[in-house]
Amino acid sequence: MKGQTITKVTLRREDLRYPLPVSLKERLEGRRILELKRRAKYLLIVLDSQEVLMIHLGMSGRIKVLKTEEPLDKHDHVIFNLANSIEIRYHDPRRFGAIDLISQENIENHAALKKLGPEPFSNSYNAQFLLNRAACKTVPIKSFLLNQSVVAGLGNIYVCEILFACRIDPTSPAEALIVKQWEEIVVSTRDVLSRAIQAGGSTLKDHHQPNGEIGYFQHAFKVYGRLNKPCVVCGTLIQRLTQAGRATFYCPYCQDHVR
DNA sequence: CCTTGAACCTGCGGGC
DNA sequence: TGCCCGCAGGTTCAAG
Repeated sequence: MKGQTITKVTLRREDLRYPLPVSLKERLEGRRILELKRRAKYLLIVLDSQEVLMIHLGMSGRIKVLKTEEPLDKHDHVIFNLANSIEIRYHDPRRFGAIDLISQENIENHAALKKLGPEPFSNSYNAQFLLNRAACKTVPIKSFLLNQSVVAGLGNIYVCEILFACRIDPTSPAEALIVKQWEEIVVSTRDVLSRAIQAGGSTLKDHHQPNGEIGYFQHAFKVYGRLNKPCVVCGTLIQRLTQAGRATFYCPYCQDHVR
C-alpha cells in the first residue's frame, strides 16, 4: 500500500460501529499513501492530504489484500482500489470495528488515541510506571492490564497468557502487586507479544495475516481456551471465570501461590 | 473518581 | 432438520 494512490473507494454500507466519516470516498480518491503506522490497536494510514485514515478491526474485522478478482462477500464493507491494481477490502461480520479520517495535526487529540497508555515495547512501559498506576486500584490485575489507558494494545488472550507466565492470580487487586511482580509482567508482556507476532497472531476464527494465511499462536496457548484441560506445568485442570464481562482462563494451582 | 455490566452485531456449535 | 442458548480477538456508556 505504501506509495500507492487510492484510485477508487466503494462504500457498501454507511456505518460500521459508528457512521463512516463525511465524504469519505471523495476525501480518499486520488490520495497517495505516504506511510503505514499503528498506535495500540488502531491502524494509521497517512495520506498526502495531511489526513490520516484510522482503522480499528474490532473483534471480527479483517483487511483483505487481493491481487486477483474475488467474489464480494456480504461483510466486505469498504473497498479501496489502488493504482497497482491491488484491492484492499475492509471485512467485518460483527461491525464492532471503526473507520475514521482525521487531520494529521489533530491525531494525538483524537478521542480514542488521547487516553491510551504507553506501547508495551516502549521504555515508558516499566515496573515503576505500573506500580504507580496501580496505587489505590482495587480492580483485578486481569482487568487492569486489559485497560487500554494503562498499557495500549493488550487483548484478552494475551493478558491471560501473560498472567499465567508470571504465575499471578488474575483476581489479585492491582494495588497488591509488588515491584518484582510488575517487573515480571513487563518481561512476560514483551515475550508473549513477540512470540505471538512471530507466529502470525492468534486465529480463533476471523484473524488472518495480510497474505491471507491464518495465524498460529493459538497452538501455543497455555491457558486461553483450555478450560478443564491439564495445566502444561502442573497438570491441574485449567479454570475459567468472568471478569468485567470477559473470560479469564487460569491455572488455580500455579496462579494461586502466595510467594 | 472507580468499577461493573450491558450494549453494539453476526455466526457458530451444542443440546434437545 | 430446526430452534434456543451461550459464546466469541473490543470499546464505550450508564448506573451504582
